[in-house]
Amino acid sequence: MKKYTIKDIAELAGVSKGTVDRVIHKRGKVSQKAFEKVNKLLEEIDYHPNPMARSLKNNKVYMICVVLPNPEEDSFWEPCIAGINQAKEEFKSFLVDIKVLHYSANSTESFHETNNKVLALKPDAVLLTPLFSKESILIENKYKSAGIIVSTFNNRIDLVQSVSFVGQDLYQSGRVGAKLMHMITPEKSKIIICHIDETFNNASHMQKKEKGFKDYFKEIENNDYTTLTLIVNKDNLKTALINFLNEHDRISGIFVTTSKAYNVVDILQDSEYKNVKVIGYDLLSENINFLKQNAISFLIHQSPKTQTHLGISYLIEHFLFNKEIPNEKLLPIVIVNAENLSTYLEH
Amino acid sequence: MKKYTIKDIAELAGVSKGTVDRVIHKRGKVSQKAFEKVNKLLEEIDYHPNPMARSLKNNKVYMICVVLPNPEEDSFWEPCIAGINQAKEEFKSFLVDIKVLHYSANSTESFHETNNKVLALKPDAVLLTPLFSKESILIENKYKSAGIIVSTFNNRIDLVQSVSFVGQDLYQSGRVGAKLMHMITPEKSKIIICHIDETFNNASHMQKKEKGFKDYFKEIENNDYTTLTLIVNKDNLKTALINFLNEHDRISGIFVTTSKAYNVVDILQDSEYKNVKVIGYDLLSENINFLKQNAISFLIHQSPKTQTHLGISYLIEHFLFNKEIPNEKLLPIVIVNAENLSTYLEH
DNA sequence: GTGAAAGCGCTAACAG
DNA sequence: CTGTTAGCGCTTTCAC
Repeated sequence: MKKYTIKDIAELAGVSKGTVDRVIHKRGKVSQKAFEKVNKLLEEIDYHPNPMARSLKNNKVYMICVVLPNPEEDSFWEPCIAGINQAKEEFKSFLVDIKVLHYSANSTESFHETNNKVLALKPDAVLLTPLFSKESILIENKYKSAGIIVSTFNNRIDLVQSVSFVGQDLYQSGRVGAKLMHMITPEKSKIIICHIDETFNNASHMQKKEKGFKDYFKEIENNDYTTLTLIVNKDNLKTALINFLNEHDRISGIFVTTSKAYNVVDILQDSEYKNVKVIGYDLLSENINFLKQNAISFLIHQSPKTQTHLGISYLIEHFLFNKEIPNEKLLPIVIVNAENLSTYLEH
Repeated sequence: MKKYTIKDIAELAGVSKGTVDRVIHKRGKVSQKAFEKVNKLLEEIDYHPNPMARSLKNNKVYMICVVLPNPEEDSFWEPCIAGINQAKEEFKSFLVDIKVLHYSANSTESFHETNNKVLALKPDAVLLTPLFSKESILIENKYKSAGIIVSTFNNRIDLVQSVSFVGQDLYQSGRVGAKLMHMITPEKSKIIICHIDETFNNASHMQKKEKGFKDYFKEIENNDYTTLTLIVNKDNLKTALINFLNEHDRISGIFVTTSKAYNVVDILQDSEYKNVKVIGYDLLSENINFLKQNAISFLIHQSPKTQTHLGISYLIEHFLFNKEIPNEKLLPIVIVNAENLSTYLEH
């Protein structure tokens, strides 16, 4: 299990370390003969440079900016901060500087502004949630031409292939919700797919989840379920939902495609529809309370903490150890009930 | 965001790098005065040595042995190999040598033998599944007195506190199974907790799961479920199970505490009890098939791949970057159904 | 007690 | 085109 060094190879090839280095990095200025000789050796030995030595040389402080919606406006984003802090802690001995910047989730202007701030900081990489697709493509190009690496998490810029992404397969997560709903609701009943849409940014999110949910039910044999779609905003939720429930009989479940399942439960509990099953997304404290009380049957966890932690780790390990940044990392679709909840909160 | 080096500190304190080093590592031979001066600076600056530089010096090849039951005997262990290979790949550029050794899960002798082989190899650390508790304590002491770091995964040596562990909270996983069962079976029905015990090594495993399962049902209000325990070995499973089902009416679900849920389903499918719900453990290919066919409702995933990968990573990062090895890492209790299955297989 | 110096593996600058 | 050299931050050895 001998590890070969550049020096070993130089000796074996009868050349100097400098020449070997030039071959490794294809810097040219090497004779055909020497090039071939060294290259052959490198392959035989399956040489990998020592990443420690390499980055020791390179005593640069890498700056990574994380751009995400303000967690004070929507607590869904809070765990992201925890993920960032975990990464900070993990890499505290290394030369990395992680900065966090927020924008307002319902203002494209604020999105622009924040990203311009980031551009001014000239970081080495930026990890962002591209909530607004058009604006994101614009800003992505600006970053690229400034030589800044762009990674995304949670939301994907659908049109741009080249940008790395950490997040969840939303279509599939809709299917997971459907499967769970199928197991806990009676046959011949109706299910509401409820989009609580405050800001209209989540449109594509919600559509993918709905598609997955509906496709699941379409595919089951002898399907006697009916799925109904309800699009509301938070303000008229109560009237709209109650009306909807009154208008349709045999409604046994509601699948909430955003993290606002607790809003739905709040309303159900004051009504005659207490027994309608609810499945929603995300471990917000309000949702957790209802999960523990069995007012929410399941939550699908999008692992926001893991998303940021992983996104940052990929970038840092790229800088420090020359690792490749995966193009797409789809996280598991996590099913949470009242009993396995705690095992996701501690981590 | 300046990173201070040993040289900076030496200059600031008006001493040499050597003295600073002696203070950092408490090697003594430093005057009271110099010691205090340097120490004060170190604290003010919150100095952390550059782990790259440190381990660059230390050009030692670390050897880690992984000891686990033979995956050819029980395919539950197969993913562990994948986890090991992932770690190998990840750290291929570093100076680590990972060796894998198997033992036979139903022979304490083979366990001893394998561990003696490992002792002879004089590794820096060993990651093992302590299937047999008495023998494990013995061997753990041998390793310790040989100065070999011991970590465990999947099974825990209950009596030894000092050994690090990566795995699952089995009591809680029993509760998770119970909660799921509760949601998919009708009231006033009976549930079988089925231990399929070939080798009697899993006794403590199974007991913890059973305890969790039963406790859950005890705690629910107006409990009208009955839980029944069935202990069988694989050979008499068929007769025992069918007899049991015939003797008791209203059985609606079976919770299988080992990875052999597929054995139960095989039997149910040839019987009049096709509609009995089954919940089991582990993503064996046989279980996966039945999960996809809805013959198994849920599987609880113990993440064997993650267990080994994490266990090895902790050890390597300890050696390379001086990170602390967590005393206990309890992995999430993963609920798997036919729809989120794929998101756990790829990872 | 202390400082100076060599060297870990790699890169980059500089002579030749 | 090629070899030599200095130096990244830290540890270790050796002389004073």
